[in-house]
Amino acid sequence: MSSPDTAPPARRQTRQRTAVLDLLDELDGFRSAQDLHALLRERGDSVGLATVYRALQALVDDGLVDVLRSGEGEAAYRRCSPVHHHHLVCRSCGRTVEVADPPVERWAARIAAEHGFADVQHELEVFGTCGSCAADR
Amino acid sequence: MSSPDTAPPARRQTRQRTAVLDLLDELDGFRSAQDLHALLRERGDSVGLATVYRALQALVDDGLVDVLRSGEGEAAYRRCSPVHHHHLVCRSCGRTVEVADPPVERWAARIAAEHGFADVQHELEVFGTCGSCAADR
DNA sequence: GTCTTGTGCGAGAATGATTCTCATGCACAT
DNA sequence: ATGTGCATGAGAATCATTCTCGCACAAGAC
Ligand SMILES: [Zn+2]
Ligand SMILES: [Zn+2]
Ligand SMILES: [Zn+2]
Ligand SMILES: [Zn+2]
Repeated sequence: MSSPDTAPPARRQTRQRTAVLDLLDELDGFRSAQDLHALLRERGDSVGLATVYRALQALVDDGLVDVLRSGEGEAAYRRCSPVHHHHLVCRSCGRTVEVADPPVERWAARIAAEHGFADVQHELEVFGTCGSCAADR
Repeated sequence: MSSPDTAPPARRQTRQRTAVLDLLDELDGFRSAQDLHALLRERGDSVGLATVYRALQALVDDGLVDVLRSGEGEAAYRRCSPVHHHHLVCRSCGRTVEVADPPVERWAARIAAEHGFADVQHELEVFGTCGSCAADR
């Protein structure tokens, strides 16, 4: 009722979009758009850089991919589960673990409510050095 | 001996750096480097854009200012308390509240430890619509 | 106060990631 | 098979941020 026409964008299935998603499925950790573009080329799939950006944006909008904007340079993308969760990222090797626990969710909702904020969202990333990387030194 | 002398960079006190920090002290919420530059000019303090960036970076390194890299465009800076904390930002008016509670800190440390991660850090921002903005509609 | 020394400044060029342009291609419904 | 638009791609355009480099000046030594 409220939104009578949530016009389903009706995403088209093209060779390029499939290639991007397939590549993300095979990879671990976060990769930049430019990395993904280079990988696709090496692999033989010829895809334009702009198309990679467009495909990634569409995937992010659809909740199939997560984007991480750390530091300065480039944004990093990763295939993720569609449910809300956060990441534990290794600073050294880039390995990523998905974590999802209610405590933080409740905390965010409560702290926001206490300050009169509504329509709350949050971004949380945890960085560290994973076990194997720590052992390497 | 590894780090024999963390040579204190010996930051110089110049008119420009003072102006940037003073301006940040007067402002609420996060402002982009370019905004700050424009404000300084209007105000009469003539400061180069590159200098504003350098000053902000120095302040961030010294822990006097926090940087927020949301969405895409530009990074946002804000004068912050030197102790670890997080932000509750209004998506509409930009008002910002600093929040600091141990639960999240403990959660982050615990979840990282459970997965064998060491040397842990985290980034957390909460976004929402503040009370007055919600009332405006 | 004066001198010495190197850091900080400024204007514009350079960088580099992301987005836009627009002619052409192709997915999908009919 | 055909038609209608969204999707694509090569390169140009955008735009925040960083670099370059000669000159100014803050800070410490004398
Ligand atoms: Zn690792
Ligand atoms: Zn969450
Ligand atoms: Zn508000
Ligand atoms: Zn924290």
